[in-house]
Parts: sequence; structure tokens; C-alpha cells
Amino acid sequence: MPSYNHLEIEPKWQKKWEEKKVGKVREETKDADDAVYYLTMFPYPSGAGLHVGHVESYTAVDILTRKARMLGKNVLFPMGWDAFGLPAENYAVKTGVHPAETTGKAIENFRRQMKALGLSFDWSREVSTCDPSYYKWTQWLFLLLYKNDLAYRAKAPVNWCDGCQTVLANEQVVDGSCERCSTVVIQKELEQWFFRITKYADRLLAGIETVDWPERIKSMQRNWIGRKEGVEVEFRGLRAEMVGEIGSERLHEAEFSIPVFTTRVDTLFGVSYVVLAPEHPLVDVLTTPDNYEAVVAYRDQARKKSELERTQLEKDKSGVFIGTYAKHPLTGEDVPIWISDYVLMNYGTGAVMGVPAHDERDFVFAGKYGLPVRQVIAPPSDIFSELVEGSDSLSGCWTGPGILVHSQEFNGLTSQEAKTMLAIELESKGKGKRVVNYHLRDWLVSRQRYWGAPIPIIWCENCGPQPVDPKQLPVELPRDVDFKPTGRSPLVDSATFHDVTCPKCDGPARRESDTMDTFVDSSWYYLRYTDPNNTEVFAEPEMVKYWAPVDLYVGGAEHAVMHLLYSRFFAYALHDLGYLDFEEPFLKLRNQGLILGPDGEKMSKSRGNVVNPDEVIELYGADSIRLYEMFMGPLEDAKPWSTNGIVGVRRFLDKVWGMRMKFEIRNSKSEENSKVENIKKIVHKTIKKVTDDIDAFKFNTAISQMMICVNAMMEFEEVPREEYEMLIAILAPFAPHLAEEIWSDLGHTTSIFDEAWPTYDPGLLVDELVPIAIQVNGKLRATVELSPDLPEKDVQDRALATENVIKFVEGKEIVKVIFVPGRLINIVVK
RNA sequence: GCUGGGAUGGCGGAAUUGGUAGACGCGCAGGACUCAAAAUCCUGUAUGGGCAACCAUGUGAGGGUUCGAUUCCCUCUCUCAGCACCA
Repeated sequence: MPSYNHLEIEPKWQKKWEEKKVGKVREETKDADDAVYYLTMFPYPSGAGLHVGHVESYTAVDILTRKARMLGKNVLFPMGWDAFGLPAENYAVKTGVHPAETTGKAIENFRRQMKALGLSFDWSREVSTCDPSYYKWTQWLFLLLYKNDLAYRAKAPVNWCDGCQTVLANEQVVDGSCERCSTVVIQKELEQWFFRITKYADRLLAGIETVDWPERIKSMQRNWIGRKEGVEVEFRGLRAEMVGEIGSERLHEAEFSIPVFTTRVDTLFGVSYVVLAPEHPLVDVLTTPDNYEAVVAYRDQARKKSELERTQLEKDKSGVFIGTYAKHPLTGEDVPIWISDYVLMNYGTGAVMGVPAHDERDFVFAGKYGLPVRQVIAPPSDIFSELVEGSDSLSGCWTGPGILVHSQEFNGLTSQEAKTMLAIELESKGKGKRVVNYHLRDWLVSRQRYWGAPIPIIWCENCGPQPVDPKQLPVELPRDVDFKPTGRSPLVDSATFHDVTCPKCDGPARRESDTMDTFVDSSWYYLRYTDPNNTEVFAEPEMVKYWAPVDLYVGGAEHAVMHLLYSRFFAYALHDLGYLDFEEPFLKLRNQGLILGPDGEKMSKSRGNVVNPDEVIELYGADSIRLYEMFMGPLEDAKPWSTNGIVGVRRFLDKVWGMRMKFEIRNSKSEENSKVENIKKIVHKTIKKVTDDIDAFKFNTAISQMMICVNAMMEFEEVPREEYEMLIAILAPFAPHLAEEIWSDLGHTTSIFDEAWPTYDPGLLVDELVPIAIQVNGKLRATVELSPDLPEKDVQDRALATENVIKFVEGKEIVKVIFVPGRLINIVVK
């Protein structure tokens, strides 16, 4: 079997495609129905080059794109670079090489690799987030949000990574550690820039139901937004306050109120204490002199603990009584106030009510400090009554719903009913209100780093923060900076950048030296692709309208709650501000699964199991790696790389190539020739299956069908040219180089991608004879070839005349016969 | 703990609305070609039994519904991913 020379033909066609600009869209199209926007997540151009995982998603979308083009669609399939980010900057700190240089080289390498894979991107629309012509609009968008009160500056407890020397968004903290460098994240109280994403929490939640996304991602977003309905209950009390001049102090009773958030207001009568987070501002006010020392000591100790330490000590609860009591809002009973680090300042109100009988943590806490355990919910079944018998028993707590007991007039209600009744009661007495809480926090976007888009704000000593005049954008990153690690951004030390005058009063001012989170850059890049070279607006509205929203978006699942949520927020905000006529930016989303190393483990340098696409292309060719990655299994599954596997698809490509040489291909004049008829049938079946499977993202079975088709064609000595060409056409999106080469070898002077996608003849899909399964009592006993529309009676007769069936039916009574036309007949006997 | 996925030969994986389990590829075994090897081609390949026709068993485990279950229902085990002292 002759083998084609991929080293020769692949670069040849890549060059021709580049000259012809095959990826370029037809701008002139007026009919928006023809416009399709397919997008893959743009990569961070790392020094390591393209990963085989990139190859998988890019190839999948390239196949869809090339097929859509053959169907006459005007497809936008762009590529660009998420080029700002920490690795390049860290490298600069280590070596002094400027991030722009490192990034530029990496981009060149990525582009080379993508071209070597035969990916048909529209290179005329390439964007790079670190390019001033791009980040000018990132800054413009920041100012737009700022003007509309969606970007704000605030002091808040934030996540700080000592390794990266910057704050991080909540979404970038993974298991208490930095997403990038795994340093344990600590909490700091800092003033930072935020985007008001929480304003959109409910709409972002509702919008999830309208998009065609994997359930996994949708549920991750729902969880991340974490909407919870509950009641904010007020625990009020009086505290002693010293007033008057020194020497003549007298006690004065001042009222205080502690709002606590609970989703279990039905357990309100079981409250035996209230706990504040150690950082809670009321702690200063409410701690009595006797307890002051213990409280301060506890607080200091809590502050030193990292988030990780606080969560690791899960079972061990600790706390300190602060000396003051609050009144229970309904019973008026005195409730002691404690502090404990199991209560988090940044969720809810930073205070909780302690109900030991019906909450695991409260139960442990109460057990440790001898606080009363009052049962107020009876489990719905008697089975559990033992568990909580005797409210002073420490044997366990019941956290499920049940019937209220020891709850005054609310006794006998179900938890569900009680939640409503108690909320109404509290609201009418002005001691509580129904509220909705979210896990989602506002998006912290400022970073104390160099290699990012500068935040376009100027700090004036007199006027405070002033937005940069949009006409002055972009605020360019200075290039002449020193990367020696000083613990602060090099931007602070760049006088030309840092020292400016106030746009309002012309007084001395300094430029904001923080840069934006790189997720801001990537939250709107899909819009820029629609009009990438515009210098007047981020994209011409007509262009956005023509292409956006994105019809299909493919990328890794690791962005589920970062990029994908931020982008949605941007789209909603831009929609409300009148810039977009849609809210959801990505109508259909698909994830590619991880490609694991040959050892079944995640690819990593340290493990030494990384597969380099360049080497595979060199050895087997771009068409082979494309086809292999599509053949490995379902796109969204994690699957291990197998070098043997790629040999198999290369053999298949060689067969296709060989068919063109080995067989004398002629026009099929002899229609009556049954061999030709057989080939036609298999080819038309293949066209149908490949067409359907591509649309369903089932690339693996599409390829399998083409293999079946080729294996069948190999049985014949002659292959009709027409069917062979059809096969090449449907193979073309998968193996574009080989398809072009064969196409041209067949004498065509045009590209195969100028051909229309083949259509199949439905008449050729039906066979005169199909195998019919004959079952006796549901067990397969024989298979016969019969016409698919043979009536039941004839099939039954034929079945009962079959030797192996007779054996099982003989001497028994036929109770029933089940007949599935064209498939099987099942004879039920007794 | 909560949420969402998975579990099929030696391996990656196929199987319309429940309808012939294991397509396709890899690997392996035997054969052809070759001085030989590689490449290529042919044959076989779920497990157990049988020379074979064929029989029995078989889709994580156990139940159920059905003429028939990888597919639907219940219980459970393991596993992957995300979230989590979230009140």
C-alpha cells in the first residue's frame, strides 16, 4: 500500500490556503441567516506551545466550519490571543526579558502550529489582548461600567496571594489556594476595584435556563451564584455605654441589633446563642470589659489563620463569649453572644443564630461550651425519635425538616409551613425580613501586577478618583520598566506613567497603578472579532448584530465559573446599556475533555507524559493528528493518548490515498452493474451518517463510518469516480490536506472546499434484504436475510421453518409473537 | 455533606423511541510476501464448553417492570469533576 508524503503535501496546501485566505468571511453578505459564528476559546500563548487538547477543540470546530462553508454558510471562525497574564511577567522578573517579547514569540509559535494543523481561521481578524488597539477598548468598557455604577472602588476583605503578590477574585481561589501558583491565599482588608456582577445574580441565574450548554456547566454556575432564600432575623439588646466627661461617667443603655441570616427560621425557638464572625464590627462595641482580653486574643489568633487553616479544622469549633446578651426576638429570652471563626464575615450578615439541636456545627459548638440543646423540630418519622429524645441528650442532632415542637403557637406546623408563618410573624413585628442571599460576590478586578491592561483612572489629591478622558485612551503600558521584584507593580516606579495631572483641576495626581484581571480582557473578545480593526468603537453595531451572539462556543470546562460567568455579565450589562440586542453571548457551548497522557494521567512536564503536536505532525502528518483526535472518543470525554491509535487512522488515510492509484477510476457508465450499485449504497449511507454525526458532535462515529465505507470499497476492483469524489468531499473537513491533494490529482483545478457538501439519495439508503433476528422467548436463535417490508405472517412462517428455531419451539405452545418490521421477530412459547 | 457526570472485551470506544451487545480502531495470535526484518495483505479474536453446528454466561452489584433491558424504575458500591464551617 503506497503511503502519501505528508511532509510534502501538507505545507503545499497550507501555503495555497494562506494565499487564497480561505478562512476569510464574505463581508458583503446581507442575509444574516447565512451568517454563522463558531468560536473556540482563545489560548493563553504559553512558552510550551500548543497542547494536544487545543488541537482537539480547534479541529472539531474547524470540521464544523469547513462543512458549514461547503453548505454555503458565511462562517466567522476567528482566533486570537489571551496575551496578558502572569507567567510572562514572572518570567520577566526572573530573566529580565520583557513580557511583550516573551508573549510575541509565543504567539508566533502558536500561529505557526495552528497553520501547520491546517486550521482555517480567519487570520485577518486576529486579536491580541495585550495590543494597545485592543486594550484601549477594554479600558473604554471599564469606564463605561464606571460611569454606570457597575465598577466601583471599595474596601473589603479580599483574597491575597503572596506568591503572585496580588489580590485574586473569589473565582480564582481553588481549595483555599491561588489558582495559578497554589500559594495558600490569605485574607486582607484592602481597597480594590470591583465590578457589580451581583446586581445581575438573578438574571444570570435565569439566563442559564435559556442556553444550550452542558448540564455540568449550568449546574456549576447555578451553584456558584448560590441563590438562597431565607430570613434575616434581628437579635436586639441593650448594652451599657459610658457617657459624659471623664470623671463623671454614668451608665447609659444603648440599643444594638444583630441581624442574622438563616434558611431555617423554623428552628428559631431552638436558638440558644448567637455567634458573630471575629471580624464583625459589633464585636468592638459589645464586648464587655471582663471579656475584652479573651476576645482580642481570640480575634488575633483567628486573623492569623489562613482560609485554608480555618476550613481544615472543620470538626474542631472554638469561640469566646463576649459578655453581652441579646433578646430572642419572639421569646424575649436572653441569648448569649459569642464569636467564632466558623462564622464567616463575607457570607450573609457575618452573624448566625446557634441552634444546636438542628445544625451539626452548632451542635459541636454547644457541646464544647455547654450551651443548651433545645429540640424544636420533631423528625417526621418515629424512627428518628430516639435520636433526639431528651433535648439535653448529646447523642446527635436532626438537621432535616419535621414538625415543630416547643415553639409556642407554631407547634404542629411542618418546617415548610413554619418558615412562611414565622417570616410573616417577624416581619409584622419588625424583627426580621425575608431576604435572598447569594454565594456570588462582586468581581474583584484590580491586580497589583504589570502585564495587564491599566485601569484608566487618575487619582487626584483634591478631586479623588477621576476617569481618564476616553479620547486619551489607551492608557498605554510603559515599556521602560524594571522587573526586579520589589513587591509592587513596576508601574508605581515609572514616573512617566505614574505622575500625571488631574483631568479636572490640573493639580498633581497619580495614575492608578493597578491593572485589570485578565478575565476582563477575555470577557468581550468575541465582540471584537466581529469588527477587529475599528478605531472608533469597540465594534460597529451592525457588525455585532450581523455576527453575534456566538452560535457555538467550544473550550475547556475549567472556565465554568470564571470566563463564562464574567462574559455573561458583560453581555447583560452591555445589553442594558444599549450596546447589544442580546443578553446571552454564547448560545451553544460544548466542552472538550482532557486528553490524558499515554499512562492515563493528566499530562504534565514533571510526569514526562506530554505529547507534543509538532512531533506528531512531523511523524504522521496534520491530517493524522486531526483525524486521530476526533476518532479517540466523544469530544467531551477525558481520554488517554495512544501512539498506536494514530497509526490506525494513518493507515486509513493511506487506504483512501491508495484507492486513487490502485483502482482505475472511471465514470460509472454501467448503472446496471450491481457492484456499482453496492458502492453507491454504502457511500450514500456514509454521507448521511457523516452529515448527521458532525452536527451531533459525534466525530468518532463519523470517522468509523468512513472507515467502514472505505473497507467496503476496497473489496471492489473498480470504484466509480463520482462516489469516490463524494467520499473525498465528506472526508475533506477532517483531513483537508489529503482531500485537496486527491482532488487536484483527479484533475480538478479548483479547491474541494469550493464544492457543495454532498447530498445523499434517500432511495439508496434502503436495502432489499436486511438481516432479521429470530428470537424464541427473547433469545436470539437465528438470523435470516429478508426483505424489510415482508409481512409479519411470511416472516413468522420463515422463522418457524428455520432449523434452530424448530428445536426450541417444537412441542411447545406459541403464546405470542412480537414482530418489529425490518428488525426482529420474537416467538414466545410455553 | 451538596451538585453534576461516569462504570461495556487486553485497550480507546460503538449500539434510533427498550429490539441481534461489543461497530470502528488498537493490541494480540496464526498465515502470505521476504534471505531476514519492517511495511503491507489475509484469517481469527467477550468468557467458558465443543472438531463443528451450537450451547451456557455476560454491559459495576443486587432487585424490579417487560415477550425482550447497556437503555426504564428502586437500593447499593466504586469513580471523576465542581462547590463547601454558606448559617
